[in-house]
Order: sequence, then structure tokens, then C-alpha cells
Amino acid sequence: MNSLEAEATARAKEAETPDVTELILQDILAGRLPPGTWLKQIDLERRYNCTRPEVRRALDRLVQKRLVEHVPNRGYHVHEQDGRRAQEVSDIRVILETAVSDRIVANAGEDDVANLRALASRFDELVLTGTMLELYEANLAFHRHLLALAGNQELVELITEIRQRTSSAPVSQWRTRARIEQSGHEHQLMVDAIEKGDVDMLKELTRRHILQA
Amino acid sequence: MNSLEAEATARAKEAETPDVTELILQDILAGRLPPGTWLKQIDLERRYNCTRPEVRRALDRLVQKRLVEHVPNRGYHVHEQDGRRAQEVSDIRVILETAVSDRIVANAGEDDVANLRALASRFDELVLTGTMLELYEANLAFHRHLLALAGNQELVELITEIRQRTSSAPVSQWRTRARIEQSGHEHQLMVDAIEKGDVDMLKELTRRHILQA
DNA sequence: GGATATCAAATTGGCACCAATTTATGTGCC
DNA sequence: GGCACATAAATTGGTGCCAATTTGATATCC
Repeated sequence: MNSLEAEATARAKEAETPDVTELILQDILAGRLPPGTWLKQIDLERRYNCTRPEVRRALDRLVQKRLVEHVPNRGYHVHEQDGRRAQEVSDIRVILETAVSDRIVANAGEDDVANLRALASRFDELVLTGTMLELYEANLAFHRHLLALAGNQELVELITEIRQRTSSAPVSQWRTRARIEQSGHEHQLMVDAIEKGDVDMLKELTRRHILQA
Repeated sequence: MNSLEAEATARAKEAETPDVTELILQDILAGRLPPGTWLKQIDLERRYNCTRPEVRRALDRLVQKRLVEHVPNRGYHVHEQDGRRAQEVSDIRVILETAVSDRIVANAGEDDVANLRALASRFDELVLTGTMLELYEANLAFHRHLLALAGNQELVELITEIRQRTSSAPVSQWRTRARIEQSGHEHQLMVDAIEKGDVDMLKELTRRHILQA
């Protein structure tokens, strides 16, 4: 087995065992660990059935992601929602996502449109039947595929990151079902704009979609 | 001593003892740890005179920052320069920094212009007398202060992050002294544009400055 | 009765040891 | 002479334990 193969299988093994970081992150995103909650290592150890070092590594990573805060000798707690920062992140998203609207329209083929349509529909279905987390992930999937059409992989990763950075609790964001349904409708409208090749329409829809979210 | 005070002093203590992560990061940025170098834990332990767990935490953080790659049971090595990713990051920087040019011009007062002029001059001085790392930091300081005028703190942090993400070795970027002097000159021109209130000029200068860097 | 000091319980965080995997070296075989 | 195999050295990564710090409660003093 050569070096590259070893690397590949190692990565595969890493992928099939989702680490604790991801689990804690999902619980924070789902609102099961509300902002301000103290994350005691022994609790996490039991809750996720993992070892102490794993917990520590996960907490340190979440601090790097700025989702939890660390106070030396006191512990870790879920980061409080910061209104200003959320505003600034939305601002950045508007700049980036509207800036690449033309590329998205230019690069989108028929199959891409169909794909986006499917993802948008999936979101709509989950409004009725799915959990909050499933909705969150369906939404993320739609936006990731949309952004991927801009042809800049880094951009996709970056926006995924800064999304997580502030939207600590999607529950607090998507308050009403009406707002969620509105989001789903906006997704469809965005796909329509792409299909029609209307860049300005896509930009305006994107802007409003992000700011109202 | 109340909770907030404890937090403040704790943070101060954290700040006064620069952790290993920062030291390794600087060595990577300065080119003293070239791309591809295997970072053996025992070597780092001795080199930075720290403990094993500190080394591991630092390495894990650098993996999160995507400056270091991890291969399970094999170790950590400095991430290879990826041309495509560097290109994509530059692309993102152009979008963001030109998008806020108007805000920068609008918000810049006389003192801000003077401040930027001073930072630009400092960069020029260091071209002759400073080390590569000092130049890198002076450049970073100029760009951070410039961006700060846009009134979006998150944006400043974000661009600082993605800058580090790819420019693994500034040495390989700033090949010639001529190019560095050119950069310094461009800084001055950008301040000129701000002083004159010429938004379009600032945008074009920013665009070229980032793409040629 | 209220505030302050003291003590015990709990939690964090570092340290040292040990097992598992991989790489390098040397030997034997074809 | 080259290749495969086996053994040994080195490195990673995990586990458990113990010290240091903090928190909450109790007792004491004003």
C-alpha cells in the first residue's frame, strides 16, 4: 500500500466516524445547547460517549470557530448571540453572494437548474415533515449548490463557515413557520431568476433573502 | 472579584503568554517551515520548549486554519501551496475589498488618512531595513486599518484569516524587491485616492494590488 | 441579621506512561 | 545483484491519574 492509498483510507475512516466536534456543533445549531450553556467536560463525555481528550479537542475547535467561549479555569460556554456580529456577517454575505450572481447565471445549465429545483423542493417538503436540523441542512445544501455554480470552491467553504459562525441557534432565527415558508418560496424565485437569466433579479432576491433570514 | 473581572484577567494572562500556535504560524509564514515539511511532535516540543499536549493543540488548530495537513498515524505536514486556492482567495478578496471602497472613502477623516499614510510609510521603510516577517506584518497592519474604515469588524477579521489561509510562504509570493517596492507605492496611491475621494480609483488600485500581490 | 472568612466538593488542565501503527534497516532468498 | 520479508526503531495517539484553581456552602464574627 503506497502513501497515497494510506492517506485515502485514513481519510475514509475519519469520515465514517463523525467526530464529537460535529455532534456538539449540531446540538448548538439545533438549539439543544442554548447560548450561555456551560459545557462541562464530564457531561459531554457521557452525552456523546467519548473520551476526555476528544471532548477537549472538540471544545478547542469550537472556540476557534467562535461558537463557544473559553474562560480559563472556569470552562467553556456556548457563545451568546451578538446582534452586531450577526448584522456584519449578513452584510458580508450580501456582498459576496450578490457579487457572484452573474457568474451563477452564466454557468448554470439545465441540469443545474433542475438540481437546484429539487433541493428547493426538498426544503419545502421538510417545512412540514422535518426537524429543525433537517431544515437547516436542506437550506445549507441549497445555498451551497447555488454558490458552487460561481466556480469558486473556496467561496462555498467560506460562506458555510461564516454562516455557522453566527447563526448559533437557527430556532431563534426562523421564528415563525410563515417565515420559513417564505424562505422556501424565495428559493424557488431565485431558481426562476436563474432559469430566465435575470441577473439583477437574482441579486435583489439574494439580498432580501439574506437580510430577512 | 466578580465574574467579569475574572474573565478579564484570565484573558490578559492568556494574551501575555503567546501560545505555541502563534509561534509555529509565524515560522510557517516566514518560510522557516517550508510547505511539505513534516512537523514531528518531538521536534516542535524541543524547538519551542513546550509540552506535548501544547504541540498537539497547536497542530490541531493549524489544521483547522488549513495551514497544516494531518494524516492519521503518519503525522502533520505544512500544507502545500495550492495555486487554484490562492487564485480563489484573491478573487474573494477583490470582491470584498472593492465592494467596500465607497464606505472606506466615505468614512475616512483627516486623521484616518494621516494614520494610513504613516502605516504606508512604515512599510516603505521596512523594505530596506526590516525582515520578511516585519514587512508581512506592516503590510497586514496597513490593510487592516484600511478595511477597518469600512465599519465592519467581522470583515477585517475574515480577510485577515483568509489571507493567512493561503499565503503560506510570503517569501514565495514577494519574489523580487522591485515587486515589494511596487506594493509600497500602491499603498501610497490608495491613500491618495481616499484623500481625493475618488472611489473608482481606489477600487481599481485595490483590484490590481490584490491580483498582482 | 448580614457580611466575611474558611473549608469541602467539583471541575479544569497538565503530565507521564503505554499501546498501536508506521517507517527504516538489515537479512535471507531467488 | 535485486527483491521480499522480518525485525527493530521511532512516532503518533490514547488513557489514566493527579495537581491547581474555582465554586458553593457552612460557620463565625461584627
